[in-house]
Amino acid sequence: MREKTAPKGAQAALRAIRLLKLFSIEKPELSLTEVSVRADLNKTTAHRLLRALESESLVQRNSITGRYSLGAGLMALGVQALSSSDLRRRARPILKLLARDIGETAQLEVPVHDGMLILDEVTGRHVVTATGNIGTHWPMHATSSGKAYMAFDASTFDQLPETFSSLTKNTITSKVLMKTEMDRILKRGFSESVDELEPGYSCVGIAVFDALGNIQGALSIGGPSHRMTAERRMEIGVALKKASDRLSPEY
Amino acid sequence: MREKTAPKGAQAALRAIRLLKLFSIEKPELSLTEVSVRADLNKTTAHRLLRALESESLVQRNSITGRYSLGAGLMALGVQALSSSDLRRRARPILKLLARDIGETAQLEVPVHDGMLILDEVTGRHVVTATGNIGTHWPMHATSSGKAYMAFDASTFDQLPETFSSLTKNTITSKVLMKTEMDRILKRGFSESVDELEPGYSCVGIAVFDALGNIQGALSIGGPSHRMTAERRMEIGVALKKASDRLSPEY
DNA sequence: TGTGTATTATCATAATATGAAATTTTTATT
DNA sequence: AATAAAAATTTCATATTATGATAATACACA
Repeated sequence: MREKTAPKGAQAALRAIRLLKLFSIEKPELSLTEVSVRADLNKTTAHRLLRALESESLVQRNSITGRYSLGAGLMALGVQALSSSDLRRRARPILKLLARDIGETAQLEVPVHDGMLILDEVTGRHVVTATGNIGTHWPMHATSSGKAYMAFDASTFDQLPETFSSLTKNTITSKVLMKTEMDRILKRGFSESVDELEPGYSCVGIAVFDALGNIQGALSIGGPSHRMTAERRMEIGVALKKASDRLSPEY
Repeated sequence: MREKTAPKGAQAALRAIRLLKLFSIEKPELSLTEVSVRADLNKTTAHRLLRALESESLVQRNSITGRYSLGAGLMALGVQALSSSDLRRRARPILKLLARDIGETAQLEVPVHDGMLILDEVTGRHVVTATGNIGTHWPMHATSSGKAYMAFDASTFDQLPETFSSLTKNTITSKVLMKTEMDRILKRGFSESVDELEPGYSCVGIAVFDALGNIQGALSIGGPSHRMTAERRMEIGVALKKASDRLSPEY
């Protein structure tokens, strides 16, 4: 399904996009030299592309240092993208119901490159909840949503390296073990992550499909591990299954 | 200051970016043909660029219709841009104070092309308030923030056409009249918009600068016109002046 | 004021992007 | 079902566009 097409004949456009992706939370501002080194581009080329991006406001320059950072045009495009997402629109009422019924935070996530991007979130009624995570990006192998996604999308699973980073002592760190986990998820229909992403945080996830049966993303519900007992996670799994079915366009 | 650089030698990158900007709230999904017509590009070229954008998740295809829409990668980049904005981070506490003290919605805006983009917003304490506008885009000539910005940035003013669209019967629609308005704003230090954007909505705006005196954006406070009397707007102008000074990096 | 570093401009070259045309796929109509 | 019409995709020869080595300039720091 979601092939990673690598088209020919758009080098410049691809390079420009890759420049944008160099900026991170840790490194929100980069100099021309830094950009050219990190992107492995000739300085002149990096310069030309940055200017093009700047002229379209996708990148802006610090007026004092001259360094580059992501620009207002990208913010506008990003918000545009968020608000025009059909999946997000359809999922919203379902997330609300889930959050209300279960009382924990419900999230809608989609795969972006090597991780799951939180597209939308409705916080639960408990005081202690994760919140404000829209737009954040978690590694696939340590989240319930990522595992649920991969279980139903072999090509994504295939792209995994042989070993993964360990985030807690529960994180699954080898592809071999992950394969077993995938089978378990397929059998049960939903995934779990107990202290795999962060100590003390557990969640349950389920895949979401479109009318043709293509995988679109995942729903997840998570909270402090002490509230997420095995029994509770099973209840949540059942609730998620219902939610996922309702989210499919044929319903 | 903010020149509109139009660089040579990055045609493909610029075209790709322009494709992204074709998508709107009214038209969130476009077919290849629509894209090629709207962008005035050869179908093959549009196709190639869209594929490149797709491979980087900036654009995604509806698996049923094959039509294109903005993708999850853009959402991620947009959120990244928002969260790495230094201006936004610094403005946040100030917006909060403003919203609390004045009781109306306070916004931080930056210029993007022909309009002002709402970068951040803190809603006031009144029940009837505008809300959820982050990422929206208003015409410069009809907003207090846009006018405040242009008053201090001649190049943006110069780029205005001779006449503008009329949004209400109070909208300033000619460049000549706008010039007079600019002078008034420069003299007073802040701008006002009374029923110019939308009937019944009024706001007050002020420009924001960096340590070198370069204009960065604008702050504004707005609400229903019946609460925004002339006297009240003056109070707000004074509060905005203080806020703008605090936001300048030298403080 | 000098020295090293970073940014910006120039330009010949070749590789990349282009678009016309042909082919295939999809959709609509009978 | 069969056919027509429209849309999407592929191919390919061409020249325009993007490239990067080199040079010039601006900047920071001592």
